[in-house]
Amino acid sequence: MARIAGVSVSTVSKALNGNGRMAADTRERIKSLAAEIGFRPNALARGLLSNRSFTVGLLTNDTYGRFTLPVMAGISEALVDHGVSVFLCAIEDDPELGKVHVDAMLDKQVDGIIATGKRVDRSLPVDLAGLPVPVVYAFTEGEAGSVTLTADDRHGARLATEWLQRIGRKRLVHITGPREFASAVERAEAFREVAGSAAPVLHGVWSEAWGHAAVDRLWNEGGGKPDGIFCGNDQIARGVVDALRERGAKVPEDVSVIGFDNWEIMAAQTRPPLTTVDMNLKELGREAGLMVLALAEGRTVEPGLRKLPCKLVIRESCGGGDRRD
Amino acid sequence: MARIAGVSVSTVSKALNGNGRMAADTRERIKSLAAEIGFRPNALARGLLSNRSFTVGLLTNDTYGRFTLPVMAGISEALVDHGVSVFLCAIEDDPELGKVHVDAMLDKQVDGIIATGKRVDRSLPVDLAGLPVPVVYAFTEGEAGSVTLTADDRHGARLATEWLQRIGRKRLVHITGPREFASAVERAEAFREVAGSAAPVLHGVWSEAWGHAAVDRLWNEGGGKPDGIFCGNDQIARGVVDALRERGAKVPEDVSVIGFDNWEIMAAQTRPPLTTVDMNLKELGREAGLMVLALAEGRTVEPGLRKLPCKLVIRESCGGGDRRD
DNA sequence: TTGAAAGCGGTACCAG
DNA sequence: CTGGTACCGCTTTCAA
Repeated sequence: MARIAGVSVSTVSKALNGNGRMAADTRERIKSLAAEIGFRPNALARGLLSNRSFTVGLLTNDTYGRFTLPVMAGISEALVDHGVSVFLCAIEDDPELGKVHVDAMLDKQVDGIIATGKRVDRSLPVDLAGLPVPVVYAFTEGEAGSVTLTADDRHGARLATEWLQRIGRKRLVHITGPREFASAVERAEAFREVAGSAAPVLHGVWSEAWGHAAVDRLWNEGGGKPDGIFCGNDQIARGVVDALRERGAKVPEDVSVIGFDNWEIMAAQTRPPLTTVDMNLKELGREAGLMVLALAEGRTVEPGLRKLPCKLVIRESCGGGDRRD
Repeated sequence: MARIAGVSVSTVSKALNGNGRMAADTRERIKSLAAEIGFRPNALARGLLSNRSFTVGLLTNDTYGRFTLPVMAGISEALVDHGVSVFLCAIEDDPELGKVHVDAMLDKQVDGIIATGKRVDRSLPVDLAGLPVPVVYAFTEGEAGSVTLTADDRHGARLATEWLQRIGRKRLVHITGPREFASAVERAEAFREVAGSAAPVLHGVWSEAWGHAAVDRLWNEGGGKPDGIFCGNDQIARGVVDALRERGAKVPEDVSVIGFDNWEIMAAQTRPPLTTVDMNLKELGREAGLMVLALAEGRTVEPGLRKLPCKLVIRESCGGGDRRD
């Protein structure tokens, strides 16, 4: 304790926290002394008093996923500036485990909880309603009246489709994931709003293989071939590009392809590199972090689902790269 | 507080913690009462006394990576059983940020720190030596005399190469990443120990494009074509498989290909799905978690670099799948 | 302007 | 076997 080094006892507290009034030089002396001996107040003790632990819990059921990771990074980044640390809790899809983790977080007096997942239309296998701390949902479904953040799928789809039109593509199709995914449905709807209600939408699974198969189907069934393909994710896009190349169709000369996710390692390594929609996940995480923080500090946050805009990342699979917006 | 509900004050503590001797029925009564009203002791207060926060910090500079995530999951999984929570700290490659996070963790009285990265031969941009808490390194370099865990690259490479031989491949080559990576070098050495010192090793970058280019080089330069290719990671393997197909060489009939990492989403989606080396990262994380825990509890752990064995995951890119070991 | 004292929510020791 | 009391490290109120 700095008391030994200094001359006083609790004055140190006031000095370091800039509280009560006191001689400026005393304060300075104590401050520099503290810095010198590297004094750091015990956050536990402090938390005991203030009932704030400067800690939030992060619950995720997405262990290997490309969604949660950027979201987590954003959260961590946003909160570290406020002296808040993040508890990482990987709960897989195990309700038991979820409960254990939530209890542990509660014991540790977290100021709030952020729940993240891999689908907006599924909730975590653990009930977070009625907890004594605020909860924010990011990329997973929360109970009615909760604060939820997600990417604006419609916006992303519109961005992609409009871009295809802008660079002169006329015959557009959309190849995407299962109808069971709300995001697949929303993207498809937005696609049709822009491309016309007759524009074909092919639902399948979220895989490269499906992208490949969809192209086969399109090319085999006769009829006008598309010159612009908007894919539901980067993996499908990759399958599409590969299939196109195998059939001798040139990308982007003959056909433009757009992906979704901007999953760097996939999008950038495809030949040619994919133009794709980026969901700003890190930003989403940052917002989520700031929101729990606000809630924890008693500020109020408007409940409901907030959709954050996407952005288009231009690479080479569309051509038209010179015509940036 | 349960005191109001019960009849006593500090007896509750003993009852709940199973400490000092007391009437069994009193204990039971208090316990059931506590369960009933959902009493949970405040971990902060408890930590203040015991000097243990039941918390460890996890430092990582790998935000999007496929290595850290499974490692993290393993850590979290191993520690939750011991009531220990994990602070997630994404520090990118920013020393400032690293210091901020480490200070925050120290303030919060973490019982220990786990550092993870993406390369065994690079250390995090923050100095963890001489900290007042134990540190364990996983998949990143620690200072001399530290406790470090990593995958056994040689073992993995041996596994792959021996498998190629076992299924009858004679002319083996190894296509891998840059010489600057210790793991690339170790794998290459192990490959040559098994395949013979004359077996060709091609160093490049860790990308699909390089895998592709390497095959072009091999097939263009004349001379005997390999019938077994061991790749330094799954991305290279994927490039190799694609290039092979474009040249009309059949995988696995004509050429067997093995990858490294078992990065599911890549390995399983390649056509054909990749046989590949799995580094048991989750297990590695689990071990790391258990080790800091041991250290935190005062048990001693033998310092030095511990290499965990790999395992071969058989899919279809090699053939010989019937001949499991 | 500074210091003494009371607690925050627990645990541990020791006298009843 | 149980309850009182001191104390963990810090903040805050209040008196000196």
